[in-house]
Amino acid sequence: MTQTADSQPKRQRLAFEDRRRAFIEKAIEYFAEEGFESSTRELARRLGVTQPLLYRYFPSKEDLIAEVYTTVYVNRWREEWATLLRDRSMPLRDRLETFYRAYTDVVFQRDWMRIFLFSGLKGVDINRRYLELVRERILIPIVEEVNFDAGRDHIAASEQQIETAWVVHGGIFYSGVRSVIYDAAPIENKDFVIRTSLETLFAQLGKQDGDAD
Amino acid sequence: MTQTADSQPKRQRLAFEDRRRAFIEKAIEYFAEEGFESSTRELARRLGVTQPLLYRYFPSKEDLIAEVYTTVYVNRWREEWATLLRDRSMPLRDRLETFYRAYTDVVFQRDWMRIFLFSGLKGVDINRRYLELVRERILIPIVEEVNFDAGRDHIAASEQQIETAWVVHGGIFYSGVRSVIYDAAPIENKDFVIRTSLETLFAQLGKQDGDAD
DNA sequence: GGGCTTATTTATCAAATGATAAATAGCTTT
DNA sequence: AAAGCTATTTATCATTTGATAAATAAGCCC
Repeated sequence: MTQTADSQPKRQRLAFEDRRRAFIEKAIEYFAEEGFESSTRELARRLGVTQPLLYRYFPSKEDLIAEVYTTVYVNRWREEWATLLRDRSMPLRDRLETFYRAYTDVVFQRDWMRIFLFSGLKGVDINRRYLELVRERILIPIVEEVNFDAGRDHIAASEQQIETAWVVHGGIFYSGVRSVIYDAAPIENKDFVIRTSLETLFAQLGKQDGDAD
Repeated sequence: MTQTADSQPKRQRLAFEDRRRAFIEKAIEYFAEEGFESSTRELARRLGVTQPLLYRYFPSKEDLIAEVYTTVYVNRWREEWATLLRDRSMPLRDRLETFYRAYTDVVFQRDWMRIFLFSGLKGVDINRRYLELVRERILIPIVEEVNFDAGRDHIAASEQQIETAWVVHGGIFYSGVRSVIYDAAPIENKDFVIRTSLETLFAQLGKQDGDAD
């Protein structure tokens, strides 16, 4: 028995898809902590494999990073968010509160937030596309539902209303940044933040007209 | 005349302090764009000097980065902001609007914002200290002045009120992130964002008590 | 159990990077 | 105009890094 207690067998062979997934998952964890400039060698070391193995699964480091993006942004996006926001069988206030609880459960995660900030600074346009998704699938629906709820003639969201929704949304988001990135806000404040932010949203949108066009 | 048209004299000697400042200024610009992992060689190239020269002015790259931090965070912080917020000869609403215009003029700069985000992700505690500065010199004064203005018994800011101020502040800040980092919001929205955010602040703080203790 | 497929490792490269030591030259002083 | 100080460059190192090619071995199939 030359095998020491905590060492694995020299080689553990994984099925192609399993190894590939393992690389991506560990890359999310590692890059989220250390940034995308970190080395592929250290990443491999954390998986207990050698660095060249990576290149049997991804043509280049950039390709791995691209996989990280889609795994984090695309896979964690819940399509039901959009439908929930439109579900008029539920009171609007409840809908919005339920949505923001669910949304922040996903987004107020250290790895998600750090990957998001890192990739944004890298200038990849995936962030811009993500913000567009937020606009189209979250903010515009919210504004429209508020307009509908207020019994307005024009349901369509005006740019001003969308901007207002952005500011409220940003306030919630940034409270996540403070607690998750800077450890500078207790995460228990989440519900309080969501509630007061939604009050604000209703109050502000109440003063602003929808788009008459 | 061996000198070509656009080339400088082979060596341009600068006074110690001038060269040092030039390094820091260019480092702010360069690191803001490319991140702190970028090379000292490229930085030197952009200044038209060689890379080892850097090490006559800074013991290490980390020391240069530290200078970048203090130059950006400390030097651009205006001490008069705190006094402006306390200046009761001016109507509170005007004070807050004036302050946020001045503050965002400084902070909604591409280099400031990117340096802030980069350094935050690096985990240096300078960001935490900056957030504390915002809390102590901006948010608490604002909440206290609002309490005073409302004729309240207890002027002192409660934690809940401070959290509310954070959310509003974060909404404004994040609108800067969207326009400056993601080019995803017209910067002209600034005044609108400030005005509606301040309305929100007054409305929300109006509902919340100060600290009775 | 022998053979085949392919996951994994070993060996290696070339380029980039932070940093140091010694040589050079611009500017001031006298 | 010579001397001297020091800002700047040249030369160089040791590491680190992304990537490739060839050798090895784990596990499935017949």
